[in-house]
Formats: sequence, structure tokens, C-alpha cells
Amino acid sequence: MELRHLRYFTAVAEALNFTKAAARLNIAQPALSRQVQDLEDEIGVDLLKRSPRGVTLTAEGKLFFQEAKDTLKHVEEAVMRVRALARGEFGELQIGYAPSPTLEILPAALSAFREIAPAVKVVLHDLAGDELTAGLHDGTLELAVMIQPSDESAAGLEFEELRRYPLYVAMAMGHPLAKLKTITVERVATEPLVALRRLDYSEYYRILDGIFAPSGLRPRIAVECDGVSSLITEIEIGKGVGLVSEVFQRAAGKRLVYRRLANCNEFHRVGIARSKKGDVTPAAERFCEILRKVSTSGSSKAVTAKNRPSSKPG
Amino acid sequence: MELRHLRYFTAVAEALNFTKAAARLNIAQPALSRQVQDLEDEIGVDLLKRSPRGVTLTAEGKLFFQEAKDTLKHVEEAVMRVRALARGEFGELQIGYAPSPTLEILPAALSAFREIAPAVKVVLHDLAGDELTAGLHDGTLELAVMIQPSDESAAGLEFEELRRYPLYVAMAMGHPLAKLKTITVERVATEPLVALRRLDYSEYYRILDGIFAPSGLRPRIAVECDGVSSLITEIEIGKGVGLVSEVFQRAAGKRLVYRRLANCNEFHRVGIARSKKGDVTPAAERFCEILRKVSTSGSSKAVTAKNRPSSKPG
DNA sequence: CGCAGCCATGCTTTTAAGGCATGATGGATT
DNA sequence: AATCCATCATGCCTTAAAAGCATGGCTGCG
Repeated sequence: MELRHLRYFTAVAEALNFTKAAARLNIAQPALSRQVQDLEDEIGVDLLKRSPRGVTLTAEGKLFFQEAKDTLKHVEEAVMRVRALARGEFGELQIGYAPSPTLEILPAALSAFREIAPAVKVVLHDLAGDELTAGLHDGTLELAVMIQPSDESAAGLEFEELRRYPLYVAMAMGHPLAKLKTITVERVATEPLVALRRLDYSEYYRILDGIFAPSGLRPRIAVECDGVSSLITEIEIGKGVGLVSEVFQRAAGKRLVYRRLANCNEFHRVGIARSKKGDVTPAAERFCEILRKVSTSGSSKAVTAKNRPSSKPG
Repeated sequence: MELRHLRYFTAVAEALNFTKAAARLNIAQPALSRQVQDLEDEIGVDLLKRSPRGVTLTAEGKLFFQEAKDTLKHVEEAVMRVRALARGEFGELQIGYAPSPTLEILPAALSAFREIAPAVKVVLHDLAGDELTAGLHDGTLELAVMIQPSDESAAGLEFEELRRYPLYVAMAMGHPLAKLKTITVERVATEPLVALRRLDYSEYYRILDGIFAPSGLRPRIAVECDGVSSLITEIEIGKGVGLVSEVFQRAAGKRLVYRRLANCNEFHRVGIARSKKGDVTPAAERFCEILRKVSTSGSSKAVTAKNRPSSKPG
């Protein structure tokens, strides 16, 4: 049995006349006649009562007519749904992110995305840097908004920078270095450093390397934290200073003091990471477009010093 | 799109491998490959991600896989339902009947039928004689259990006699004729007669004709009733006597007195009436078989005089 | 680096749907 | 009662498309 049989039968059941139904289907009447016969043979039940004045439906025919209509409708709707899904009009979008570096971008993007694609369920995954790259590789995540991953873990990934933030030294209130307006790399190298865990944040160490190696220095890592909130706490209680990006201040609030890191060319590069293979769904593509838009126009205003006096550094 | 495409796609989606799916479908792999491609082309969405290690489903593919399975299942179940309906395992059975003449047959048949075909909904239509024949003609009724219809209205109908009942004269308590043991046709002709309406009960007049015409007599019809209950009431209040069948007594109870109509060859012939055209459904056929069985064995006991002393006529 | 497994493509064969002409049927018409 | 007409079925042929076969290309694995 094929859908053709259902289409033909429903046409006949609606027209109650083979000739008219055939005309409506743009086929010859004998062809239609035969297909319906084949259908009845296959089911083994007479669906129609033929007469020289047309046809009538048997009780079985009435039942099958309804079933056939339902089936055809279901198929049609299934196709519509699949196409809508392909257009990114609904479905799920798995997004990984690093919370604090994306603070200026992601919330704005999410609310903008919800407006243009309300039926898409965005599933956010707050993960460490290396967990993000792993998720992108194994397909768990479609995209991640994060700090540019280090080269090793970035193999097979593509990264699109959205923003870059200069680095700041974070320290506890009343820390001696707070008296300085800016702090040099050399000075930081003498201080114990509160860092993130190498295991989960390999790209953080790439950045540290980029900061200290050019001066032939090595940071003194006092403690490795498993996340940003621990980092804040460790700095706050005086375990050492931290190296963070400008935007970090918004996450940490006023619990710490921040000073610009001088003579340093490294930045926190925040952007979109995606797998090179693994095609991008339309929903993800639309989300990326919004991210780009938000990064350049909208909230860039919000990060300028003039518009954020309260959290303005130094 | 045809069901073939759905079958093929689901096979691939289950096997996640064209080659294995093709083997399971007993077709060659390239044929399968092309059919699935055609499906994807028609929908305009990639459902599968091909790789040299097999295939994986895209998000759209997963959705369509579920939809396709549902569709195929629905079609299969639809066929099963239609076949079950054709076997008379469920559905509706429109049966017309004349209440009082069928009192010995129909209730027993209905309960027996309910046991063998519990899913068949028997719809009973209590109608006048001519309404029954009309219903059989226009297909509203599949069969009727009734008194044999007169020749005019029986055109195109077939009648199968189940029982025949001798005629009795019904009269009010204390009616002068009650003193007689039997009553002759000639005597009845002198009494005012309570009859049924000619409009609805033409076969009743055929019977009257059969009773009186051979003796060259005509009944004196005092009143025409629209149904049996009116008939009883009219007789009870003394408008006249009635001509009824033996079994009628069970319907009328003891409100009236009954005396055998002597020298009369007419009977109430009760049986199954069906349209000659208009094929009989299996459910109807099974019901007829039960009617025959009930008429000969089971309840025939109940009508013998010995077993019904309470309603045994004078 | 070659092998193995898998899917796609090109071409041919086979199946079946479609079309045309015609036959059969039965109610409606005169 | 005979005829007519609309309607559906049947036989034969054409056409479209599905299936098969052989082959090529890709990718991951040993």
C-alpha cells in the first residue's frame, strides 16, 4: 500500500464518482479504478459499492476514508514540522558559555533571540573552557560563547572573535598594590597568583604564558581554583592577586579592587566557537548573527566608560 | 511522497546504515540510497548525515523518523480496524423491529448476540410496519424483525419466516363475547373493531382482508390507533374488540381478555425482513443466525402452552 | 599507506502506473 | 418496453520510475 492509494481513495470517497475524482487527480479514470481495486484487494475488504450512478461508501469504506484522511493529514503536517525545524523555527539549541567573560554579550543576545525565535528552546551550559571545547567536539554543544581556546583544544574548531578586553589585576581591598594606578607584568610576577585550574582552563594558561613569557618571567601560582566564584573568594581573603579581564568586574562586583595591567599585549578574546565539521543549524546561525550585532552595536555602548561610571576601572 | 519512502527511511534510521537497511528490506543498497535521497529532496531537508562509517540522524531526521513511524503504525492499525469491521467484530447494526410480535424472539437474540459480538453496537428502531419496510429500502435499517409485510411494500425485500402465531380476539374485561370459548370471524365482523392506522400498518389490513374477505365480510373499524399501547387502551375502555396474535398477550398483560379466533387460516407471520440488494454485513448475518436459533430451540419452549400457563388463552 | 566498509553514481533491467479504446451494467427516459 | 446515457471495468500498449548491477570515491583504521 502506498500513499497514492490513500490519496486516490479519498478522492473517490469525496467525489463518490470515479470519473470526477480521476479528473480532479489529473489521471485517467481506468487508472484510478484500478488503483482503488488494488487497494481493496490488498485490504481484502470492499470499501466502495459501485453502481452505474456512481459509488457509495460501505461501512468499512467510511471508516477507512476517515483513517486515510487522518494519515494524509498527518504526513503533510509532519513534513511541515520538519521544514519548520529546519528553518530553525523551533527545536533546541545547545549553547555553552563561560559566564563572566560573556556577561556583556550573552544576556542581551538571549533576549534578542527569544524575540525572533520564541519557539526555539535555548539550553545553556555553563562550563569550564576545556569542557566547552570538548562539548563542541562531541556535538553536545552547537556553539559556545567563550574566551578563545588555546591552539591544542581548538583543533577542529573555528573561533570568531566578538570582543577583546584588556587585562586587569584584581586584588583584595587594601592590598598594597592598590596604591598604584597601573601595575606592570614584572610587579605581578612577584606576587602570589590566584589562578584557575589547569585541568579545566588550559586556555587561561596560554594567556598567562603570553603575558609573562615575553619578559622571561614565570607567574607564582599560589592556588588553582575550580571556577570564578572561588577565584574571587581566594583573592578577597588575600591568597594573592588575580589576572582578569575588564568585564570580569561586573561579575565580581565591588568585593575586589582592579588595576590596569601595564605593558601587556594580551587580551581576553571573547567570541563564538564552533566545530568545523557538524553543520550549523539555522537556529544557531541566527543566534550567531545576533551575537555579532549585540557585540558591535547595542551593548557596546553599555561597556564604554562613559555609560558605566559605577564599574569604571581605576 | 509514498509510504515506501517512509518505510525505507525508517529502516535506515533504525539501522543507521544503508547497506544493512537495504538487506533488511530485501532491496539493493543503491536503490535504497536513491529513494531516501528522493525523500530528502522532496522535503527539502537533510534527514541524514552520511559518513563512510554509516549514517546519523540530523535533528530534523529524528523528528521525521518519529513522524514516519507514527504514520506507518497508523496505517497498519487502520487496515486492521477496517478488517475487523468487515469481520463484524465491531461497528453498528441498525435493526428495526415491531415490539410486541417479536417479544419472544428479539430479547433473547439480543442477549445472545451481545455475548458473541460485544463490540457491535446494536441500534434498535421501534417502528410501525411501513416505516420498517421504508427503512429497509433506503438502507437505514440492515434488517427488521417484524410481521411479514404485505406484497406492495415488500417489493425488493426478502422475508424469512421465523414463527407464526394464531390470531386471538382481544376484548375488555367483562365483554359479552368473553363468555364464548372461541369466536368466529362472522361474530367479530359484527363487533366494532379497534385497528391500527392504515397509513403506518398496511400489512395489518392485508391480514384483516385475509380474515374477512373469504367469508365475504368487512370489518367494522371503530378507530385506528397509532400504536399498540393505544390499541390496548382503546380496547380496554370498550371502543371495540381487537384482532391480535397469541404473543400479543405478553405485551398487553392482563388488562384484556383473549379468545381464540375460530375458522381462520390467517396467522401473524413473524420473521426477518431484509433488502434484496444492499449486501448483508457479517454482523447482520450473525444476528440472523442467532434469530433462527432462538426461534426454533430456546424460547420456543417458552411459548408452548404448557410452559406459559399464566398467559394461556381461555 | 593500503585496506575495509560504506555510500553515491551511471547504466540497464524490470515492474507497475498511466493512458486509450472499448465493453458491460443498470437506472432513467420516452 | 425499448433505448439511452452515465458510469465503472477490462484489455492492451506506453511511459515512468523503481530495482539491480557494476563501479567509483571517501574516510577511518590498522
